[in-house]
Amino acid sequence: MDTIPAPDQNRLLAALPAAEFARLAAHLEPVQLALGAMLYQSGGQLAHAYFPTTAIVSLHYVMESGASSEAAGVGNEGVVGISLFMGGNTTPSSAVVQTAGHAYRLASGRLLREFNRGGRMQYLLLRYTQALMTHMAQTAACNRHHSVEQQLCRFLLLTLDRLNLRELVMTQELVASMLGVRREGITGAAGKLQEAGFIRYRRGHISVLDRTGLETRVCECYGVVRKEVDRLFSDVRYRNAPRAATILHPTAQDHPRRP
Amino acid sequence: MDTIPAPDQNRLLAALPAAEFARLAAHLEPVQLALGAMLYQSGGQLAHAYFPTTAIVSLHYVMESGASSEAAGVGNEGVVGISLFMGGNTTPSSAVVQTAGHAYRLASGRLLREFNRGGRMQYLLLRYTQALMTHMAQTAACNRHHSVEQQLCRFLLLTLDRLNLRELVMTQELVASMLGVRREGITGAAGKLQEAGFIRYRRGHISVLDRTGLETRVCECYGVVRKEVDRLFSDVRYRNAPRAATILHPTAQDHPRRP
DNA sequence: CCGTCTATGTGTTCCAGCGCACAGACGCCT
DNA sequence: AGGCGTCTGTGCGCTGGAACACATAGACGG
Repeated sequence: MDTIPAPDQNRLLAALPAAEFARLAAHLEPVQLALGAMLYQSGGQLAHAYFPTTAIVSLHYVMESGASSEAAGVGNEGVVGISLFMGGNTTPSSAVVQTAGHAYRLASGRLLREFNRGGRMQYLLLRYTQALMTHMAQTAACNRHHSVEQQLCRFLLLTLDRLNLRELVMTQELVASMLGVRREGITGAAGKLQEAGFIRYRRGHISVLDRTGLETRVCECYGVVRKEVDRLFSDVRYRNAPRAATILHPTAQDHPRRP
Repeated sequence: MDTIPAPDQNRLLAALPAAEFARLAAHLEPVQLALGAMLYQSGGQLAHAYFPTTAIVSLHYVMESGASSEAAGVGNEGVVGISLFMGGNTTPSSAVVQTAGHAYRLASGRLLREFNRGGRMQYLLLRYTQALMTHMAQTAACNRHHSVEQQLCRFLLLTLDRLNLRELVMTQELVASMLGVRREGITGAAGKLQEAGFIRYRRGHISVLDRTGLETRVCECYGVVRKEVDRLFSDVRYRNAPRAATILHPTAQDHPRRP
């Protein structure tokens, strides 16, 4: 954990042609994101965009009542701060670090300038935004129609896809706030998954023992989001052969629940 | 209802500078959208974008189970078919006409070309997409945390804002499918609102008698979405003075629930 | 090695919303 | 006018998840 992951660990950055990447490379500033840190506050101004490599950031909506839920997560497949180039450089969501790790940040002006050049970066950012919208919309529907257990599975699988680790570091409390449910609800759902032998829980650490098991319990929403991200990167060529660890996942090739 | 509303009734089109509008005007094709018509099917290709004037279109997500819910609605403040310029010209949502009326459609190629010119149209479309995302995310959170009654109020108010009519034409069944709840749930919530004297229901027609009454019951989500749309248009100049009926609303100036 | 803090496991009560079933009622069509 | 189909109002029982209240047990710092 001491070495800083290369920018290529972020799939968007990795997908840039050499010329475009070269323009930005000098201005990409590695930052370490601590669990729970807030990158943006609702309504705040955006000074930087963040390209996560090993961190995961959650776009969070907080209600007046204090209740909150995640609209979408951003990992190494994306960028935090799309409002920068979408116009009106404030965001109504807040961005909270859900999994500690590394990211590269880029001053808002630089990103905006690159975006306005209209090259590959613009294409990728727009395409990514599109995928993010799908993610949000699917989350909305999932909130409405699916059980806490299903949502927990979705959450775990999506996190796994981005981290490629077997063990996640997060408390039930945190997961609950992401999914917008009570902590006890997570305890219950996690208990069932543990009974089934799919995961093992210990005080802030979740070990996934049986990924395919989770896939049998998850709702379709996972597949939809997954597919959309795959589609995003389906036609890109990477400057360097991407690291297998970051790009390939055992079940990533297609919708995992179709036999 | 026989006359076709002018393109200016769509606020995006109205906000275009004369030169840009002129380029498109000849290609804007007025279409009548019938209640329940499906403009896009999930996964389908997009041949046209639609700029509603008096119609309202709902972006709908349908789950495998058949359950569905609206991610966001599009009225005269927006455009249906953002996937066209966001890349990957298919959409994972389906677009269903929620309120019958008129719209102008534009062949996908034309829109894309105009978008890529990078002028005002590009700015507006991106800005609008941003507002739409906020709408979706807020809907997601609202689904999770607020009661059916509150959501019904939100839905009614948002629809009113776009239509500027006192009477809406829609069955409880339809509303239920939009909000992703049971029809009986709507019956109950609508009953309460009727008791309070805010609305009157009769077989497919909802008359809003007391708009401010609804505003006392609605959750904050309405205000957030509302504000974001206002922000979208806050810095535009209209080619022609916009029709008061379309642009001004009694409570539109700020968050309606702040005293 | 101990104390304390924080995360997790449980249990109980309560309610909103779901599913289902059916009755009335309004509007439309012939 | 009469008949019919669709919309709407209601009444169940059921269940998932919320709110609240504790008991316990890892983890971590001294």
